[in-house]
Amino acid sequence: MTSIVTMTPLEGPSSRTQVTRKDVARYAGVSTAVVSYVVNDGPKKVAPATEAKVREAIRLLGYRPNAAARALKLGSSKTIGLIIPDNSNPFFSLLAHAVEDAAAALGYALFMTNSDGNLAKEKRNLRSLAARQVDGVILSSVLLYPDLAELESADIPAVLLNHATDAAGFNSVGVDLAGGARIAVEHLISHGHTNIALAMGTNTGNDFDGRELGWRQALTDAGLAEGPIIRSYFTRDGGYEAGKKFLRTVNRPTAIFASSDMQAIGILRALSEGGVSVPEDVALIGFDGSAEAEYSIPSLTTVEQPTRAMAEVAVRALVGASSDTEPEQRIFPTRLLIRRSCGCSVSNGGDSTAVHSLSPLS
Amino acid sequence: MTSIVTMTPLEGPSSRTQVTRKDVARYAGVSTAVVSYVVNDGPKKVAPATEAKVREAIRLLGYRPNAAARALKLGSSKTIGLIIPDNSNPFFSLLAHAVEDAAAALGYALFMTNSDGNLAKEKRNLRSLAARQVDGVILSSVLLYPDLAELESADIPAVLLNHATDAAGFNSVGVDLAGGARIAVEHLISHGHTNIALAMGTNTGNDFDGRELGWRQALTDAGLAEGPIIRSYFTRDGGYEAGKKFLRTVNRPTAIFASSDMQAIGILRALSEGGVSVPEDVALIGFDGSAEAEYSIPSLTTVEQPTRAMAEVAVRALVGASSDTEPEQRIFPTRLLIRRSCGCSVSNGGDSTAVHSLSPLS
DNA sequence: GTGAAAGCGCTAACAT
DNA sequence: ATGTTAGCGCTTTCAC
Repeated sequence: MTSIVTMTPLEGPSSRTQVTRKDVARYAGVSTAVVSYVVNDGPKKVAPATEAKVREAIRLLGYRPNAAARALKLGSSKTIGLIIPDNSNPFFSLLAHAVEDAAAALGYALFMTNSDGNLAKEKRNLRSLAARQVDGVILSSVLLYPDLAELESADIPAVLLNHATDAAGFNSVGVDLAGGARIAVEHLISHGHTNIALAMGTNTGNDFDGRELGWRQALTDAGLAEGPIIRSYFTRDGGYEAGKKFLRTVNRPTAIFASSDMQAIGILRALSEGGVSVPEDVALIGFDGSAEAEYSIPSLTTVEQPTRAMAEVAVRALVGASSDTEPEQRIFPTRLLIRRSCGCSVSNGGDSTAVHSLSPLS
Repeated sequence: MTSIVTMTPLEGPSSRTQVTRKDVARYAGVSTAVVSYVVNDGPKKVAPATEAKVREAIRLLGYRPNAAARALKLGSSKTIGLIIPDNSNPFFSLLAHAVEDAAAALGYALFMTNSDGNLAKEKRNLRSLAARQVDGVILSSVLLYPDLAELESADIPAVLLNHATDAAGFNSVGVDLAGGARIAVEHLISHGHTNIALAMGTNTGNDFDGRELGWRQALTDAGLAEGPIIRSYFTRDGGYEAGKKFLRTVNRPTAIFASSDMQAIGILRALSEGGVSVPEDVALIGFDGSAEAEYSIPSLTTVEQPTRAMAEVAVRALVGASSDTEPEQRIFPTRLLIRRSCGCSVSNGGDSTAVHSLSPLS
């Protein structure tokens, strides 16, 4: 894309002359209360003629309500905070976009913060958001099992995103990691593979991940031995390293299930450099369903997460009408997006997305 | 990545019992002013013993200052807004991350909003941010020549990002589009290409883009005829369409300069499907310097934008110390990241990033 | 249908 | 060094 930055001549944030409710009231010849009634469409009715006068005054004066004052009075800022590890990561940027949409639909603005895989920064972000009087926080912790104590001490409604814990006393919505891994591995098995590796991402907290369980279950259920587990970061670079390690494996598997699409992309490069073709020599399935996976060569078969749906449920659980229901754990199913990297032949070179099956609940 | 969402038992935003400055004051046996002095480290000095008492009270009571009240009093929310077309686009998600970092470093929180290529939504976002008393807005408009009138009527300090206009009376910081295109095309020419196509993205506003100029200039300066221009969206899909059109070109060029990395990724797929190899049959250079371009196969030579530097300058221009300087136009140079797709042989398969040259100012 | 006024939590003069 | 207090702009109860 492009780039240029332009700025208004600065006058300092506070020197902009605020038009207040009072100015409008005076101009329209009414009281400040009436202006409020008009602006908020309540709680009292206003005569049509009066309302017209007020609206005209608002327009003429360029009045805009002061959200800070409103927030102070109401104790709610109509604002929520999002804490993610890294907005440059396609999975999280998509999630952030979906959360922003869902929040905006409910009239909430979204503070975005990155914790960059850094627990201390995550805490700082949480505190900063709490201080800013957000009405709630959606936290995608760098820890698979997030620090609940910290959250509680922040004393703020929160939704944990991207975690595999059933935190006591908390609602939860998430994806069925184990189930997703299962359908991926089962699909690989249906292609005739019997030696299937797992490329597993390592979390900051180094906790156990459901994808590992699902991979193992699928193998066991099919009476197959476990292939090697290669651990590395969830990133492209991590996948690249994992791919190189894979190439050095002694009894080299013929298939790999990778725990993220980015990792799979990295593996693709390592295999390509090693002269190993996908899917002819080695089949590969990723996890996430990111847009990038659709355009790799070969296109990447992947386990899709219902990002938008999850974002919507998370936001609604935080600030929606259903606010007062009891804690609830929502686990979303995944689905397999079949493309080329698994060995299936897709109509054209990989335009994508034949749906395979819903994941069984684990 | 993973996913699960967990939520605190809701009590409604306002029912959280606010601990106020007054509670702290009473508990510590001091006045509210002293609490302020301690919290803000000024403007008055406080005796060490008193300060200790206050800090202890703050800790014990779990006091957190109310940002809304502070914002109301001070007329500044220590908050800025970002308006981008699409946070799912890697270029913008990287930009957003960089802006967030730069803002956080200065103590500002960041509202993120997406306009989704929709001008009406962009305006709505602008108004919503203005109403929220942000101290400034960084706007990456869907229009190449953004609507200055709208911005002015919003009456809020603003920085335009990602635009090619020298808006009168506004500061500007941006990338040298024409210069970037030039170094890309010149590099292609140095590989011996004489018939070089341009894959040009189309903006919402359909305005003229400096990359087209740079491409033309480089060709003209080298005494070469202009190759075909293929217009499509800046996206992967757009690139894919462009690639298919390219394959049907009569006097088919041997090189393509694409106006975005995503477009180049799409072109890569189309060419691959058409049995045309990159760089052997056709050389390709992208624009942006996104991480994704490093992992395509072949890895993508691309014109890098100094995203982080631009974000920092933008934020600082908005809210930094230099706030009161006169309007200024900042144009950043680009540099060429040489990898495989242009025909250069890079040490390993494409680990990346030999720097070529700084762009001359256009 | 409209208005007066209290008060949300905070900052910073202005007292002491 | 510490305390008192006005007031930021808004919502809403309570009067009229």
